[in-house]
Formats: sequence, C-alpha cells, structure tokens
Amino acid sequence: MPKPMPHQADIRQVLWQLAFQFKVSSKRAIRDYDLPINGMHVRLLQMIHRQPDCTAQHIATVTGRDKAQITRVIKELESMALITRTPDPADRRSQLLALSETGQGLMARIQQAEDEVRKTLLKGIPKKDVEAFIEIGNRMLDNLREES
Amino acid sequence: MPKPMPHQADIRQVLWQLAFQFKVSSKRAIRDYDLPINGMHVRLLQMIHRQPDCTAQHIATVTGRDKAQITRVIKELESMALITRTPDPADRRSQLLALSETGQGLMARIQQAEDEVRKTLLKGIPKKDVEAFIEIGNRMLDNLREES
DNA sequence: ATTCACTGGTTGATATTGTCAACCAATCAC
DNA sequence: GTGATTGGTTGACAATATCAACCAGTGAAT
Repeated sequence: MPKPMPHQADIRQVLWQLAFQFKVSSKRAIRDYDLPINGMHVRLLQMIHRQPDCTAQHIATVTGRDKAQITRVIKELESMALITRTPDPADRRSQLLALSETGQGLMARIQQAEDEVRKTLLKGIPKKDVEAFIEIGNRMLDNLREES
Repeated sequence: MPKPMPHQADIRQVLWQLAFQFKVSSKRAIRDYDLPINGMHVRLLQMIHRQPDCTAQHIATVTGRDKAQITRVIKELESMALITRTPDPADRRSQLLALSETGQGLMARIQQAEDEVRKTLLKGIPKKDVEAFIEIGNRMLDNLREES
C-alpha cells in the first residue's frame, strides 16, 4: 500500500518531483514496450516528429541543451536508421532532420506508451485544472526565459 | 531581445522545460555566489536542513533516487565538513544527518540564491494561481506514485 | 572580391548524474 | 536461534551535461 506522501508546499519540490517522477514513469513505460532507446532519444524523436524541417540548432535552442549533446544523439539516431539527415538546400551548413519510416513506426509506439503515463498523471483531474496548470506553467517559463 | 517562445500545449513539454529551466537558473545563481558545490549537493543539503533527524534512507525514498548515489553525495558533503553523521542510538545501522555550522552558513546563502530564482519564476503570477499550481501538481504526484 | 564576424555543426575531454548488483552488519518476526 | 528484511556501502558502468576548440558556409562591409 502506497503510504500517502505529504504534499509539498514548496514549488521547487513540486517541480523537481514532478519532472523526476514523470521521467521515471516514462522510462518504465518505454521499457515495458521493449524499445531499444533511452530518454534523450525519445525526446529528440518527438521534436523531429512535431517540427517539420527540424534542425539540430532548433532542437538545441528549444530544449536549452548543449549542441554537442544534440549532435551525438542525432548521430546515434541516424546510425539506428530512425531518422534521416538531408542537407538544407538553402543553407549548406545545416541539415534537415526527419523521421525515417522505421522511426515513424517507433514513434507511434512511443506515443502509445507515453499516453498511458499521461493518462495516469491526469487521472481524476478536471480538464479545466489541467489547462490552468499548463497556462500557469507557461507563464513561469516566460519569466525564466526573459531573465537571460 | 528574447523572442517570445510559443507556449507549449503539451503537459510533458511544460514539465520538462520547467524543471530544466529551473535547474539552469538555480545553477547559475549558485555559481554567482561562488559556492563550491553542484546541484545534487544542494538538494541534499536542503533536505537535511528541512528534515530533523534525516537519514540517507529517508532521502532516497523521498527523492526517488538510488541509495548508492545518496551515499556518495553524503560522503562528499561530510568530507567538505558541511554535514555531520551521528549513529542513531535507536538503530545502530542508520545515521542521523545534520548540517554543520559551516553547512548552515552555506545553506543560508543557497536559500538566498534560490529565492531569487523563485522570485523571478513567480513574478507577476497571482498568489492564488501559484497555490492552484502547487495543488494540482501535488495531485499529479499522487497519481504517479499510486501507480507503483 | 576580400576580409571579418558569425552561425550550424562536429569532436574531444571531462564532469555530473543515474542504475544495477553484490555485499555487510544490525534488526525484526517467528 | 534462524531467516528475511533493512540501512548503508562499494564497484562497475551507462546516460547525460558541459566546455572549449575547431571547420566550413554565410552574410555583411568594405
């Protein structure tokens, strides 16, 4: 029986915990599906999936991660034949990223796995509240980003 | 000029981003204060600060981290003379953790640094909304934890 | 057309964080 | 007592993050 954790009053704690627990759950879900990839791979695949004509640079700025790391993960994804890299005709420095067919199939399964986590996460929480949560969260993000 | 990032509609994105940005900001704040420690150290110090008679086990379960990692960070903190370990008289296996005097001084500075981040984070967001956010976040946490 | 600052991407080195399994000693249930 | 469990430690290793140097292509200024 899961002993009821005391609720955190501190927003820091809530954020840390949420992100961490969510990561754990996602990881478990992915493992249950026996997918041969890890968290970073998943995140990049999702971004590439959502963003047409995605570039490494774009991923780096949106996620705030170091571009070195992005490069490496992309290379791995390519070597697994999950994505394709085609040089951007408009700018020969950059490369357009897209999911390969294999990648798309994988993506579908990832969606499935993560949707389950999301369903768990949001269980019993009224839609209105979820929307409020997202909205407030976005405002916080704006605050943090303006600072730089 | 910080170009306004588009707001995320997906709760996953919001959580990832929030946790990440917050981590970045905290790290920067700590570095500005020239404190000789990293993120994990800070988190443990905070927990030890808050929880009287804190044990390694307690930290491990609350944070959900592997106890191996906890052990190591604790050892480092002790070697920096920031915390003290005294064997629990009631159970000779476990050890009670507490901040040393140096640790308390450091803690004060950390609080200062992180409070600034918090202030930035919450700027312009009504108290009511912040409370709602925390409340909803806690409900999500309950959901995730029940699952196991 | 040449120079120069800048950008997208790559690489190497290194630090931090997370995970897994084996292990010891103290405690607890019986 | 015996055996299962618990608090903590250690080793090995995988994943993730960070920093600096670097290259080729771009773009603007001259």
